[in-house]
Amino acid sequence: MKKRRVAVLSCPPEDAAADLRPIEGSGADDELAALCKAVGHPVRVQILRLLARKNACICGDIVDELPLAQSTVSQHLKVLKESGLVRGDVDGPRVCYCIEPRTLRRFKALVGGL
Amino acid sequence: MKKRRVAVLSCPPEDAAADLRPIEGSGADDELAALCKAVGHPVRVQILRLLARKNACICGDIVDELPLAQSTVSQHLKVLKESGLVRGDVDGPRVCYCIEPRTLRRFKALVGGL
DNA sequence: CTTCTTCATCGTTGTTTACCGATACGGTAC
DNA sequence: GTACCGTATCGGTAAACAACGATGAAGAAG
Repeated sequence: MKKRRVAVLSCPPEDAAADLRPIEGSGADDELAALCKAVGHPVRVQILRLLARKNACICGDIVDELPLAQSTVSQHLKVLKESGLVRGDVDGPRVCYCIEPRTLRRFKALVGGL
Repeated sequence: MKKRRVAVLSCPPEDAAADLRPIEGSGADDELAALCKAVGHPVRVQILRLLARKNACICGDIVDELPLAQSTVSQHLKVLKESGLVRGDVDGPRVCYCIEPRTLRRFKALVGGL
């Protein structure tokens, strides 16, 4: 039983649009592979969907939604963060995660290019 | 120096169109994760691109294109085959690999749904 | 200050992956 | 039949991954 403040934070409005990066040649293979690898785990897909649903971002409420230890969820979030698909903004003691639309768009473009 | 017959085989015309499978709910998470996992390796992305370029399918010419042992390439092909993204049709002594458009479409749809 | 909360990080364990060489298997050719 | 070609599979090794509990660090609250 824990009372939990609802996270009302919205994500910073996104810095810029510019991301249609250089090519889609050889380096793009690695890029696509890395992104796919990050998404290549059911829990991480679930997290992404969670973050997308609450169009704003949530914090460790994610932990409550999943049947996993807090440390495990933290690890998955780290993977997603390192892939660039997710950003974590510190809000006092808690952290507000949200999807990084630029990277997600890039990901879709790369997959679409297959 | 090996003479290599060019593989002139084209892939069987695809059995049906019907694949817009049921939902995109919880089971879709696993499906997407599995597909991403299969694509989540640079070599496998490269293989997919190879198969896409030669719009028809090639055989173990793939091995020649990659700096990897034949057994390693075979493994990667197995992963892709098991994911459903690629099909391998036996042609006498050799095997003709090609992309399975249905699964690829499904993959794109799932990613697009993010 | 101390305490509590939220999250990240560390250390461990068991499982999976990626790669290789060697071997086995199924066809074709001889 | 034997020999050869193209692939798949087996066995092994080293690295990466997924999960956990325990510990640690940064803020808020008392």
